[in-house]
Amino acid sequence: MPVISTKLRARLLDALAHPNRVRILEAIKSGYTCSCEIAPDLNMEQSNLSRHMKILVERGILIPEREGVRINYRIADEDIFKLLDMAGELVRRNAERSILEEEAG
Amino acid sequence: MPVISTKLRARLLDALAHPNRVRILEAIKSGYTCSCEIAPDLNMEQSNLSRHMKILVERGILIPEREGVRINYRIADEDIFKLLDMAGELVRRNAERSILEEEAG
DNA sequence: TCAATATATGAATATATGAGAAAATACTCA
DNA sequence: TGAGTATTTTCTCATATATTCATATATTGA
Repeated sequence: MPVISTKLRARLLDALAHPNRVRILEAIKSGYTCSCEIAPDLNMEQSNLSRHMKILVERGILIPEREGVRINYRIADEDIFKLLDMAGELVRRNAERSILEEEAG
Repeated sequence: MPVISTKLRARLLDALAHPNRVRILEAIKSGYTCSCEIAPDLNMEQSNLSRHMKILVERGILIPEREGVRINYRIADEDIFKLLDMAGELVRRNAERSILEEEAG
């Protein structure tokens, strides 16, 4: 199995390392397919959303498919959600640890 | 099960979103415990390494434990490596997709 | 072709991050 | 306590990123 460079992995993670981009992926998970739907839902400027979308596409996380004037985005690899879930799980456990440490002094 | 905020998840991912921090975690995985060993191994400035270590500690990924002059760092939650592995896997699959697309035209 | 809608981009600004150098701090041991 | 080592902090510069506004581009259908 080839080793994936730290640079490429960091680049993927970096694509996810912004609250708005996590929100965008969740919006898509919940059924939205085009940024014309996502922008009002997330209350983001269209231009700003467009730039975040570009990043997600560039890094291979989303695949754009034009349908008339709109562009539908689909998840390139559904396992990206496993990664996001895992991040949530790690945050949760970390919070628990912090609480335990506080109690222990 | 409580929902973990996009912000916190992005913050965790952001901690991993730098090649050097991925390298640091790999160095620790491979057995290094203190930054005095990691700095020369990764050929990083000590002060620079220190700041990256701080980020990893702040975000709950590493736990520092002083042992005399040195500070040993241990992984707070080994599942962080699952997340890193998954990132590698996603990058790998993405690369394969790109190649297939090229071939398909 | 023109209007309407969706998306992309250039420019400007604010903020964040990364890095190195030097100084400060913390610890151990003689 | 003083020397030596490990680590952190502070300062500063350069670069990267995020955001908004205004404008440009692309697509469809009348």
